[in-house]
Amino acid sequence: MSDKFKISLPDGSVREMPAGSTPADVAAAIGPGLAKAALAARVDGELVDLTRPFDGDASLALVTSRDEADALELARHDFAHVLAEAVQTLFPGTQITFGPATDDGFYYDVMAPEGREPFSMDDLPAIEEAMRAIIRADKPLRREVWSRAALIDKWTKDGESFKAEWAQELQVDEDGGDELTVYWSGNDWLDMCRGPHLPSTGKLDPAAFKLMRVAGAYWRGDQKNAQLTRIYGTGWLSKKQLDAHLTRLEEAAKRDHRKLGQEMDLFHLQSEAHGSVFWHPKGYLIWRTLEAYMRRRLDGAGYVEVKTPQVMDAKQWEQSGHWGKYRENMFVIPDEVPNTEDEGPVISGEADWMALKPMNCPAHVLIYRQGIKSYRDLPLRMAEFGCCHRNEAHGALHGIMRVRQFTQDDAHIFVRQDQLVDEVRAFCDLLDLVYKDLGFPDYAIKLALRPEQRFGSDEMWDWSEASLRDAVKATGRATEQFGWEELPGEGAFYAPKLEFHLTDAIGRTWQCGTLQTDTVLPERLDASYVGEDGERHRPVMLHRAILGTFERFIGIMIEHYAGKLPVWLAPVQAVVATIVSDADDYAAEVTAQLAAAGVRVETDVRNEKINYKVRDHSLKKVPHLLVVGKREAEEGTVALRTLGAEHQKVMSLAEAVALLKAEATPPDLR
RNA sequence: GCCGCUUUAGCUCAGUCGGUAGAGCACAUCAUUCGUAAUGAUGGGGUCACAGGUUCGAAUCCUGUAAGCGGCACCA
Repeated sequence: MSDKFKISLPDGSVREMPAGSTPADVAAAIGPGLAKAALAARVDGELVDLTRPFDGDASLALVTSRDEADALELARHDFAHVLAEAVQTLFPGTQITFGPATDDGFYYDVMAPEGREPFSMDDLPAIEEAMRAIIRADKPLRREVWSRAALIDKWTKDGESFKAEWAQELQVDEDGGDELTVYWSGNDWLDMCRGPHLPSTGKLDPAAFKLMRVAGAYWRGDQKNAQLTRIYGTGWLSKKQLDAHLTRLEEAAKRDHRKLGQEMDLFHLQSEAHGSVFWHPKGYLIWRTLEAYMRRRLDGAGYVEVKTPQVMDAKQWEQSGHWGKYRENMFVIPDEVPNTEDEGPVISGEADWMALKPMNCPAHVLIYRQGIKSYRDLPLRMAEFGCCHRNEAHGALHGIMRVRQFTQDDAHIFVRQDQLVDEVRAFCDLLDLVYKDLGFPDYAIKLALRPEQRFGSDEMWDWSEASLRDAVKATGRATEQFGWEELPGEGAFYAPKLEFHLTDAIGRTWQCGTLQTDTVLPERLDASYVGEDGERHRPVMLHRAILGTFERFIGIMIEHYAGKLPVWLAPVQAVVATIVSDADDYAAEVTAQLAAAGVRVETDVRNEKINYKVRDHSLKKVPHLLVVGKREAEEGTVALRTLGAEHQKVMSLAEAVALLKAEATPPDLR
C-alpha cells in the first residue's frame, strides 16, 4: 500500500495526503475557514466523522452547514446524545436505550431510575438547561472501536441492562463482526453508536433545540417489553430555523380538523359514543356532496352499487377467515332476546354470536355467488359506501381520522386473471381523476410486497406482485415523480397491495387509496365463474378504495384546506348579509335566486354591524359573502366579498348568480 | 391496550393555603340601522367528568372509573 493517498475533491482537484490523515486534515490544508466550518465528511459517498482516517484513495466532500440535510441529521443525532447525557447527569441511575434523529428533531428512550416516577413535562426545563451546559462546554465527540465483550462488560457494570442486551445482539455487518463503535462526548459520557457525529458539541447551537414532550414507548417497540419514557425534542441548526418550525407547528394546530370541526359546526364526538362521529347538518352536507360526486364517478367507471347487511352470523365470519384473523377488532353481539326481568343478567352468555361487519368483502362475495357467473360477466365492479365497525384500541382513536364506525368508498372487482392489468390501470386512472378533482394532485404510489406470514403459494404471489407492478408501469406512474417504491414485507397476508399516499398542503402524507389482489377469499367463499371452456374457474378479487373512509378523508380535506373548502364542497357556499334592515327584502330575493340556481346559501339579517357579520362568516370559512345595503337594493347589485380576498367586488345580481353557480358546480359536471 | 398529562358555563379558560365558583365569547332582552374581521347596556346559564374516601367543610387532598390529548403498539 502506498504511503500517500489521492483524495479527489468535488471541484475535480486531487490532493495527495499522507496515510493516516483524515478529512479534517484535508480541510485544514485547504484553509482555516473550511476547517472551522467542516462538520463531517462524505468519503466515497459515505457520511463519516472528520477524524476518521482514510484507508486508501478516496473521493471527499466536506459537509458544512450548507449541506443542510446532512448537517441536520448530524446535529439531531448529537442532540440526542446530549439529551441522554443530560438526563443521566441530572438523574443518576437512569438507563439509556436508543436515541435517533427524526424528521424534525430527535428523541431518546430512557428508563427512569428505580423508584422514581417516569419523567414528565415538568422535568424538561431542567434537562434543557443541562443540555445547554453540555453544548457550551464544547467537548469533542470521539469515536472508538470496542470489542463486543468489553462493551457488554462495561454496560453490565454500569447497570445499563438495555444497552448490554443490545450490545449482545447487535449485528454490526453482514459477516457478524464483533467490534462495536462507541462515542465519547460531553463530560466523559459514553454511548454505543454507529455515528457519525459532529466534531464537538460546540458545533450545536444551544438555542436551536427545544424539548417538546414526553411519551411512553416500548423497548424495541414491542408491547411485551418494558415501557420506557421517550423524550422528544426538535432540533435545528439555528434559532431562526427552530422558530420557523415552531411557527409551522402552530399553523398545523390551527388546521386541526377537531378544532375547525367545532368552530365550523361540522360534527362532534362525545364519550357515550366514543370513536363514532355525530355529523351535524353542515358536516353532513360535505359528506353528501362528496358521496354524490364519488357515486357519479363510479357510475361513469362502470361500477354497480350494492348495500349489504350490518350484522352477520359469526359462522359467516369464520368461513371468511375474519373470525380467526380479525376477531379482536370486531364488535360481537349475542343472537338472543335480552332478559327483561329485573333479576339476572341481560344476556345469558350461551347464545350464538353475530358480529358487526368490519369489512364489506365477504358480503360482496355472497352477492357475487347468487346465480351462476359467466366469464362474460367479468369484470364485475361492485361498490358500496359500506358502513363498518372496528373495535379499535382506545389509544388509537383520533378525532374523525381514526374512529370505530366509518364508511368506506369500498368496491370489489371480480376479474379473470387476464383482465387484471387492465382493471388496475383503469383504477389508477380513476383515482388520479378523483384526487385531482379534490385538490390533491401530488400523490405517491407504493407496492407492498409479500409478508413473511402469508396465505397462498409463491407462484400466486409472483404473479400477483408482477401484475400490480406491470399495471402501474403501464400507466407510466412507476416513476420517481410518483414516489414509486416497493416495500418488502408490507403486504396484507392474503395479497400484495398498492398504496396511494397523497400529499397535503403542508407537506404531510396520508395513505388513502389502496388496491389489493386477493385470491384467498374467492377460494374460501367458493366464488367461481364458468369460463369459455365450460369449466368453473376462480375469479381474482380486487379490494380497492380511493378515499379510504369518508370520515378520515373529510378530516384530511379540512386540514388540507385549513377549513376553506373549495366552493363546490363547502357546506354553506354563500351568505347574503344585510347592512341595514331596509335591505332585508332584497336580501331575501338575492337568496332565493341563488338557491334556485343550486347554490347552498343562507341569509344573515341579524341586527349586527356589517363588520361583525364579515368577521363571523369569515371565521366560519364561508367562501362568498354577498353584502347588500340600501345602494345594492336600489341598483339591483351585490357587493361580493370572497374569503381571503382583500376587496369586495360590486356586480349585478345576475352576474353574481352566474359566478356562484359556476363555482358551486362539482368538477365532474362542469 | 400501554405510558404520561388533562377534564370547571354552549366555547376558550381563570380559580392562591381546603371555607361552598369567575372572565371573555356565545345566548336572551332592550337600545342602536350602522358600508366590509367584534356597537352598547342588562340578564339567564355550572351536581366543578363520574363513583367512593379523608375532613367540621372538597373544584381543590386520596383511590377507582370513563373520556379526551401526546406518543407507543395497531391501522383506513
